[in-house]
Amino acid sequence: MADHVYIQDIASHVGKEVALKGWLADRTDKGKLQFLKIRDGTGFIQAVVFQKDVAPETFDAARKLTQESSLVVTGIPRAEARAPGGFELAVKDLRIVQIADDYPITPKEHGVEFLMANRHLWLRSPRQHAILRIRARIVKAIRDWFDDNGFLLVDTPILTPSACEGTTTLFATDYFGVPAYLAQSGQLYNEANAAAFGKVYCFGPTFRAEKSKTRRHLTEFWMVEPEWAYGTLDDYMRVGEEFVSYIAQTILKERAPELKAIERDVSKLRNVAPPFPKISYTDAVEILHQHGFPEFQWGEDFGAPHETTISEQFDKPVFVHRYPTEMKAFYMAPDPNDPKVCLGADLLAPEGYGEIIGGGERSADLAHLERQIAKHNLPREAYEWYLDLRKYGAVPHCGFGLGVERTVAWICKLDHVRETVPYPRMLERIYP
RNA sequence: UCCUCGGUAGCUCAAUUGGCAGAGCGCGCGGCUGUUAACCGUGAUGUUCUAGGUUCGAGUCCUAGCCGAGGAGCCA
Repeated sequence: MADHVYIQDIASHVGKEVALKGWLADRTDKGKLQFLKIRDGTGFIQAVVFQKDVAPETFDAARKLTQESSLVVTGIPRAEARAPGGFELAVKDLRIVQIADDYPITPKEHGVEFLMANRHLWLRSPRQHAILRIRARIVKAIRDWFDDNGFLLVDTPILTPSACEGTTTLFATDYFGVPAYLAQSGQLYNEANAAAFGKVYCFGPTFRAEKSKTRRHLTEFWMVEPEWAYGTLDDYMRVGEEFVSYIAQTILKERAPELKAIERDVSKLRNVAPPFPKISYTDAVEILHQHGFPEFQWGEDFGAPHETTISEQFDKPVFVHRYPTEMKAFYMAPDPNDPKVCLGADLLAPEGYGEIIGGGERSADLAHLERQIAKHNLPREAYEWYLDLRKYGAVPHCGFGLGVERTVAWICKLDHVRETVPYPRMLERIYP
């Protein structure tokens, strides 16, 4: 029996008989000649079956194959300019593992509703392969960057006793008779971990039960959140621009075939290098006044069209800092020079992708936090441990959160985050 | 939660003023030694989202509901 090889390694086996184990993506019957498009999870390759070169039962077996039938083929790989990918397999033998029923996803067009209902099968398509390979590489780039820059991975809990920020709706579960909630952020625990380890990050799924129905929202999404002691707003923006640039440059370098497969124009990604422009919220409001939103009032939050307009003024991601204190989370540190604004910043991605990072400097002032907790009507007893951090060695510190799905959507230039994760969880969709 | 649009064959869609339910793809059968979403011939395929209503007659009009898409708000 020939050695089993994967399609991604086929170039190093030219001229030697090998076995491929996979599925039939497509078949073209030319009479005495059949083309089989085979996939095995690592790639796609064309196999060619000539009637005169194989046993009659082998040729008949090839004719019986339906789309997505599983099979093992043996043959000899060769360079072939006419084949997609430059290589093809000259088939010598073929074994059917299973004949697939009528496969619902054809090589023609399909609508979103149909594809989402068949997400478990849609994942077999080349475009979904490219996107999810890019996602996996982005996740690795995220881990590599923090691991190589002195941050320690310290996991934060997913089941939590109360809201982190008290602003968004949480998914409730029954925790042995008491309510527990799926975490919407690891941030508060990160602050405790930063006081213990200096520089930390957490990385995992987070959950928001909001009834958001847009191309930028999932109810379950992945977020990486670094936090470090003695960090300031300016430190955060410097780390953020280095980190995001590393992700973009790594994908450009290591996932070029996938970017090409999804027809991503990479010229705009090449610009993503430090330093990023940094403007204040007040500057951003001025931009809005000059570009189609003359009515925008200082103190309002930005909506999607506002973020798009601001980001369109720049050719790389842009930090918007010093938002009005009123509209940000209770733990944000006020700017000592102007307490109306706080030391927080969001990073807006180019090309209309909106906010991919939110973060800033946290307040180290116990009295201020106690007032803020009261003002936001948060249950004080749930935050006692958090307030302890301001009693036992409080230091200035900062951190941020980066949304993985929005980052993947931007890097891939997708029009919806639902394709950036294998099984998206959205309003009114939890199947499959 | 609000606004807008949609639901017809397995899929993507068409169906004139309310008047016989259609096409392409896919699938079956036949043909073809270089196909790239092949091509040529041929055949089968329907609870028109659901429940009521108007009408001689409803895919089409009315009422209610269900499901989906796009956007808003909120956020990463």
